[in-house]
Amino acid sequence: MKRQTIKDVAKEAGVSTAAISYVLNGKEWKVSPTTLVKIKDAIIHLNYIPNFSARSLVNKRSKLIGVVIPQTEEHSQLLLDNPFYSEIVSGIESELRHRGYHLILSGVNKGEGYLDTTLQRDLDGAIITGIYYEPFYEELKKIKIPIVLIDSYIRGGNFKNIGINDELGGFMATKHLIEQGHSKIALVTGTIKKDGVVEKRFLGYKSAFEESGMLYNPDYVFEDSVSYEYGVKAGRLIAQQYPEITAVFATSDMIALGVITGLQELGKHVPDDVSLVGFDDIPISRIFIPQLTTVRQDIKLKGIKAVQYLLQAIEEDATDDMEKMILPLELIQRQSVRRITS
Amino acid sequence: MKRQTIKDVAKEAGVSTAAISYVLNGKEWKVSPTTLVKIKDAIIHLNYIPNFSARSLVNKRSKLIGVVIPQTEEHSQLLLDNPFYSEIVSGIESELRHRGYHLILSGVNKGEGYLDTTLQRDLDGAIITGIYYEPFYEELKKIKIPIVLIDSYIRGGNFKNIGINDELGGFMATKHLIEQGHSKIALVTGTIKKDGVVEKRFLGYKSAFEESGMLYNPDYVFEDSVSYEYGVKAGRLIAQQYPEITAVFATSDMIALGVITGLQELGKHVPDDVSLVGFDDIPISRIFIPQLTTVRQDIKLKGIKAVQYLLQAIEEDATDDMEKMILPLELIQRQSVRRITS
DNA sequence: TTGTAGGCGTTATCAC
DNA sequence: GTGATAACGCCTACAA
Repeated sequence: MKRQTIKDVAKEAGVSTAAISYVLNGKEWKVSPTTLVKIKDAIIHLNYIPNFSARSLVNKRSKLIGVVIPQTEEHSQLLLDNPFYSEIVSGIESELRHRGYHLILSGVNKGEGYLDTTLQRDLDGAIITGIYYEPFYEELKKIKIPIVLIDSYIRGGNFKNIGINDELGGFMATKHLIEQGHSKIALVTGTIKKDGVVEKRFLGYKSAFEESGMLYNPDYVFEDSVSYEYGVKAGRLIAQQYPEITAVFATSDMIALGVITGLQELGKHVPDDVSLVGFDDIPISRIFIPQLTTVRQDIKLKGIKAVQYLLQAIEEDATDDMEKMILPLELIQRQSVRRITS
Repeated sequence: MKRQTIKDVAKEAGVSTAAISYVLNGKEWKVSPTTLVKIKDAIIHLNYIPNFSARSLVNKRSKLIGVVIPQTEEHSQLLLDNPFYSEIVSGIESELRHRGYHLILSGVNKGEGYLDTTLQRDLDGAIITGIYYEPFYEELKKIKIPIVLIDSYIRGGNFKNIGINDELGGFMATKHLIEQGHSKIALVTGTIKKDGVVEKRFLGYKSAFEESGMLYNPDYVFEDSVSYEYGVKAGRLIAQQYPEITAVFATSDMIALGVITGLQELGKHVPDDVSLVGFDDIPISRIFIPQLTTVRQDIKLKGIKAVQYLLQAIEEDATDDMEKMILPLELIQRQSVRRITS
């Protein structure tokens, strides 16, 4: 069966293509009831499916959304094995499909741009997760379509931001540890970049100390990449060189998992020897043994909200009232923290 | 800056649009060296980006590939939190981008079809992972574009299959356990469907017994869904009701992880009390404690190969010589198996 | 070698 | 209410 076009439908129904177009686009009131029926019949009968390329050519609406997630440096493969990203993509996809859009998933090569893609495909909008270098955002600002930045503190004309209160999250985690009697609390984290989420969590970490009238120890801040592997390294380091540390706050669950492993390798156990709080509440955190106490954010919801936010901007170019959408946070207590009395 | 079209370039270069089109499509020999230069300059100068919608409209090539992965029943969200799928998507995306294609990622609602999407977007091809109900494949067969089925034993006119030797995998795992002195070996697995990968692995499990002159015990086959949750259940069940079982072969790592947890909940430890072999070698298997002994397949490679296979069919509608592409398997020995002497 | 013109499937503006 | 018809951006015979 070859492709059925609007003309075929017109012929079948014995009307003009314009009429078809009307009913296809919900302007059924421009058509008499009789022809409406004929047209609908013909559409079903011929199993007509509109061609989006043609559509997007004329009215510049592709119903296509670009989704960008980070990738590995070496092989430029998507960081989908990071549960955080895979979950957020799930959320985005389900909502998008629900709303009649399709999603083009991709990474962005360092140095390359995203402008090409958006123009080539006539993207209606884009959702960006992860942190990139400055020039990337500069380029993004030149693009005229609405863009939602997830977990970024960067502002721009066509940007919409959605995220959590990272500082509060850092505060909650650290506070909890302090309340459980800990005072020598390490921070293990990805690079603390200006205006990055990590910086905010770090701020929260510090203010929890302040609030308790204590001082945080800069020596206890371990900063590198946000990855399981770095967590392992940090865990080993702590076990070897900082035996006095009784607790650590890891700014992501992936790191936390690594810390557990690193600690364990050298005979230190969580939570018996060291308590641990993570961040994100990715699915493995519930699976891992011990189960991770962590600051939970609803990642899937984040994806869904990002879509709603974006489509709102696209469909009803609304008077962008909101500054930034903030999602809730919750401390989930599981097995990785032990109360101590010194 | 408004969109630059081929006409703008033509004007800028002082030639006709046809000439532009020629050089854009690699038919530079149809154009004199002088104009070639002028055109190239103009393209760069104007920062011209071709519009794929227009292109695909005329030559029916969208440079768009559909990628389908399974989703949850309830919320119809992608099973991207299953590391197997997220990894394979990574592989697919990187190779696709490399080759100048974009990917539309989506799930398929039960009952709904995929034909619409392929027609709407003029997809050049599709890659399908996961198992679906019969009607879905029937519909797929009607689509005239090349389709790569990953890990499926279903054949069809426009289908290309890529996978592993599942039976061999099941055999390797079970054989290993037998060699380590085990004989009461349970199988924990997703539903054993006719022609599914799981059935083949089950076959391998049985033939390993046969080869050793033993009989497998049907009571030791635990079959339900391929999920962490079911693994937990099965683990509990084994710990409670089948204390004689000393080893289990789980047909996926996700299940295996669940089994460990379920066992552990009831005081049984891996590998001290029960040995365990998984399947897939997803990243967590190396992270989890104990590290999982498993049948490794290169998931990322699978995605990459799937793309190459597909594009070969698309670009050089080759005389489909290959029946099915089979990728290698390897037993990775880590910490979840203990040798016993009875 | 270069340019003109028709058409891909849709939408939208007009007259009728 | 309805139906031609001109775009949209690009490709490709076909002429020149």
